[in-house]
Amino acid sequence: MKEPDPSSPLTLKDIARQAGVSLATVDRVLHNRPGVRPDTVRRVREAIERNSFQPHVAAAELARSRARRFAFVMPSGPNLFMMQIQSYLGEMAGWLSARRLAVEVIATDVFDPSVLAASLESLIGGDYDGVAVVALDHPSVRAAVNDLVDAGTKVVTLVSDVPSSRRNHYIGIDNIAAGRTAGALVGRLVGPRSGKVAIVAGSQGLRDHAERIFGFNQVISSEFSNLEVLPVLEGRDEDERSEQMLSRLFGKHPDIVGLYNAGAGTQGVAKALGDSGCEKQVVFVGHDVTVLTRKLLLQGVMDAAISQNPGHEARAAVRVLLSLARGEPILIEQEKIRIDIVMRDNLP
Amino acid sequence: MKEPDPSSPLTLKDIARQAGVSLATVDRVLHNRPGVRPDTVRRVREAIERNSFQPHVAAAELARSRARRFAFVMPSGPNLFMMQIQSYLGEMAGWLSARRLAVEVIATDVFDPSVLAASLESLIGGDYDGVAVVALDHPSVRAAVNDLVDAGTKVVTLVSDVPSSRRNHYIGIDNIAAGRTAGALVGRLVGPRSGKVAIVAGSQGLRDHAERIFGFNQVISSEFSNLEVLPVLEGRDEDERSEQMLSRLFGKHPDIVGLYNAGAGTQGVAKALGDSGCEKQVVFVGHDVTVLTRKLLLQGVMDAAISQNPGHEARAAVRVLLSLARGEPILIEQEKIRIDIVMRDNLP
DNA sequence: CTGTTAGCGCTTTCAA
DNA sequence: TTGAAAGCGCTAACAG
Repeated sequence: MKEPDPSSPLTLKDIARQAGVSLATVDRVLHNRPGVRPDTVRRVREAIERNSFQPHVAAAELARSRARRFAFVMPSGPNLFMMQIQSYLGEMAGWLSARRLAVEVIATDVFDPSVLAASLESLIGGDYDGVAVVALDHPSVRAAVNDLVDAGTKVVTLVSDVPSSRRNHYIGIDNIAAGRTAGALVGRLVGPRSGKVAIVAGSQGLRDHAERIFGFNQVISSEFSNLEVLPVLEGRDEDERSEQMLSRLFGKHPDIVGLYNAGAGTQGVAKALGDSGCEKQVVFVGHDVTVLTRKLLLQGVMDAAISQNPGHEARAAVRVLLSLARGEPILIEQEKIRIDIVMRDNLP
Repeated sequence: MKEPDPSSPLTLKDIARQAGVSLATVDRVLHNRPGVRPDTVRRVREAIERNSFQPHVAAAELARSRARRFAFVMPSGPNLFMMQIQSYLGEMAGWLSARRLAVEVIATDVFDPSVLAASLESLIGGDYDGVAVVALDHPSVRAAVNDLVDAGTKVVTLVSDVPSSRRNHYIGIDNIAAGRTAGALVGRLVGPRSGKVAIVAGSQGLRDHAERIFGFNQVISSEFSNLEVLPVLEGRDEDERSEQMLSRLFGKHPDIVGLYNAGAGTQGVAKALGDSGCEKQVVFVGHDVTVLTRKLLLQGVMDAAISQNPGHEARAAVRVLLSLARGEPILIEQEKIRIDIVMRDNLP
């Protein structure tokens, strides 16, 4: 068995010597560059295999000596979760500059497909090595993503995906599974009581929200026959609107026992819940750990938050873009974003 | 404000020129090496500050050109969780050798303090740059850890800590909080019913198990007065023993509604639960996601698993050892291990 | 198709 | 106390 020689002080030169060729040729083979006779390729490959040779990344990086530029296209609104991602990007400043990496955050109205698409198109030729984008699943956005990819820019979608595009990677959670998790929590925590469940979302037009609700309903309807799901309220992620709609709903249905907030606007949702006077009887599950949801969890108003680690997402996006740009393999396991269940006692 | 110049193509040479000194002097200042006049130090420091200069890690790494050796001291038994950590270390092979890093796994009886201590002592002078150890909190182990640290080796404790030692870092969860989380889950999922709760642990002598149980009791006794905690069963993480003890307990107490397994031996615990015939009425919470607990979660036998991501722990341990060895700052946020709540729908 | 060679930005002797 | 210079292992021109 070929053991990856632990103390491998092997270098390109050693491989070159073993294969009876020059440094440059080994380099060509290593990077699948053209202009090498098939037979030579084979000899070099063999030498590489035989020694399970791994080129020294630091040396490669240094020799390439190219600064990389990445753009992060993010929503311009005051979304707490998105601001957390940006803040974690900020914390990486030192790490980034020690690697000669620059990331620029570009704020855009990601909820308007044409604006977002235009924003992306404008990056073409902007000399970016990679772009991370909180995407909206819409044909024009998909086209813009594909154009970027065709222009040679690496693209990762962040938090919200455009699966039909040719983006190189998606950094975010499986939102259907997240919705299912929320559903299971509401169902289990409500217990044997029967009653109605209210759902608030930003908009069902947003792919992630729609998927969460889909997963939620799936679980409730198949496993918790004691619960009846009420029609989704679309609060547009706005506090006031969410509050008004939900208050009205509480007025109409005194037998609400569960509440699922699939989007933002948590402030308003919590307000409506508080005003309804059934804070303690209603199981309330929402998304993301922010200063607000943290407080609600500690107060016992909120029972659980489904969350995706914003710091992890920020770092994973950068690392993946970097690996893609360098043509290095990605540690999928490391870059996978988990669905976290956060309750009072395991608040991060 | 000093903005970290994004396109910073600044090098040591630039700083040297600005400060009116040579490369070597800047390097000395950068690494706090002696032999530089205080005044010169100041000038250089200023130039560095002024440009918020960050040395290029790849260049530094290459120039240093030193292979690093790390040792992972892990339990020799057939513990699924520990095997997962080792397997993730294995997956990093390519990543490691591309950075000229070697990690060796050393299996030891970590449950015997003297054996573990001896094992650690034997690493002194073994030319290791860093050691990760699944530690047992015992005076002789503490001494061994301190000896290693004194010998210049960086030490991180993994999964199980020795807080009183001078280990450089702990990679693992807060076990009290983990126990609290388990308690809250059991309490919430049991609902309004009253009854008894059984606890199984490997040994209360193990710090992590003891802490989990402490946290668990804390929550149950203060918030779930409908539940009565039974004396802890010590199953030594062995399937058979755990099964026997638990079966006996089920026989004695027909009103058990909750079950918390703070350690391993899950196979036996599940068996006893199944045989008792109250699989469906008893809320069962345990630790770690393994092939076994995954199956139990899917079957609905287990309701939740409190878990610490073994892949993350493996990678974090390596990264932290590396940063410590290089004297680079650690991204604490990135290396912090979270307490994951895993239920059927958010299984990783 | 293949080889030679000049760096990349830092570290580390060795002199001064 | 300081500086000059020789690499570290790889990449990318440029020659052949």
